[in-house]
Amino acid sequence: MSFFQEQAVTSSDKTFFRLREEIVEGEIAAGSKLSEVELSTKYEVSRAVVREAINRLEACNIVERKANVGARVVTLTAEGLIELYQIREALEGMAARLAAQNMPEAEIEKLATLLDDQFELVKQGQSYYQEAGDLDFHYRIIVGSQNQQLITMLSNGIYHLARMYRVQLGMTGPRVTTAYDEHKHIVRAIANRDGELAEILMRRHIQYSKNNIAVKLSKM
Amino acid sequence: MSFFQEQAVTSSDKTFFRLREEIVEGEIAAGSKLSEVELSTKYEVSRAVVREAINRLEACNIVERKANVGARVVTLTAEGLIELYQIREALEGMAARLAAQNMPEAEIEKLATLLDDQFELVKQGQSYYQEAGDLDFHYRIIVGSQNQQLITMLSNGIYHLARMYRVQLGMTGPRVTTAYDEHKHIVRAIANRDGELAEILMRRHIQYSKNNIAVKLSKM
DNA sequence: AAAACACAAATTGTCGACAATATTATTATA
DNA sequence: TATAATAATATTGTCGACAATTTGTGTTTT
Repeated sequence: MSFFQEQAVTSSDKTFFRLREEIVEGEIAAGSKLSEVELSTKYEVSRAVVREAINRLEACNIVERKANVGARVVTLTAEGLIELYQIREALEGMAARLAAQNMPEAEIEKLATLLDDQFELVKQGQSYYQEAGDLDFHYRIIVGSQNQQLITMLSNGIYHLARMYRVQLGMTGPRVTTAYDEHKHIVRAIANRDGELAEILMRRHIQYSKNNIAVKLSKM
Repeated sequence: MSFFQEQAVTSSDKTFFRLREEIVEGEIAAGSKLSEVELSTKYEVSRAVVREAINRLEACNIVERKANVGARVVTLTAEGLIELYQIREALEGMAARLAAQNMPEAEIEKLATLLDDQFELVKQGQSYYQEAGDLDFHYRIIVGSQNQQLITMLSNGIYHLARMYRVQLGMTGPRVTTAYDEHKHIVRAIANRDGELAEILMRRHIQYSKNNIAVKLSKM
């Protein structure tokens, strides 16, 4: 389901991907301890590769580690969610601004038709904003920024953490129609090469989805 | 000279800090290869700890690694600098906005008096904006945001990379007086709890310093 | 002479074992 | 009984060795 397919060449890569998935998807509970020996027997690899995988997860802010004590999966809190979305707002806002400057016409075109196609599905009763569609939208704009460091930052680290929150809070359905409209406006601003507006709209869009999640979080 | 003193508990920490410093300060050249065995003999530690240090540097975007081939220090390019400052602009702009919301009065007070003290030095002919002063200013605002993830992101990763550019381009002196004024205005906006303005001013401030560096970079 | 192949050297990736530290359990003492 | 000191256990940190992969060299072939 990932667009930016990272390919695992080394055994450490595979372990990292697998462990990350199990954490993000909630198979390994938030806040739980990660024992190196336990995981190495479970995945049938040496402790060294598990260690390396955990180190990488730490760099993603998915686990926290204390020296000589060990690593724990981060706990999901309202504060953490807000912090994360503040960062997303800043970075993806900038990405939208840069995309308005740098995204090739052809890519903008494709993004627009993608939205149109999704709109057809909405009219036919299928709910838009099925995770994947939203993801695709955001990812294309991030790539459109053509800022390599920004792309790496968002798609390696922040994205997975954000998904962890959504998954574990059971965010599947809503925000159907409004999200579509918001996407549409953002694309229009990019097509008009209006970076200022694109940034403002993207930031609002992310603020809305933050509020949407925060509401659910407060009910738990 | 670092404010946020990270304390090295493990041998791997020490190696990481030391290696990072040597790279940032230019003792190890940009673009050069990092041999694990070579470094392990140089630092008198095992390859495992060097490996771990390099992995961490990779997460900071200070080195790039290719599987089964090795790690190289990143090369400094104009594009890389611009990308980095675009990210700084987004994140520190957000930090200033949040600081306007969250920074305790006492901290704002201290920041203001700090600037006043520095201004005295400027009047006495000492050049303001000696790296450290600027750094202190930015760091206090970042901390003032009270967004823990943002603080980590900036002070662990981005800051060191930015410093690497400045050091290796020989950015010591200029931007003396204007930078002081800019700082002053930002603090006033924060004191007035005007997050909107604080963000705008901080973003401009960073844009200016980017331009300042980019000029020097273009002359090389 | 250029290209393709085979071989050798060097480097990284992975492993199991040992050392150092933290946690838990036990005993001794007030 | 509660608390402090101590021993036992478990977990992480570090190391050296081996395996896998890449890179460089030399040879063969066209």
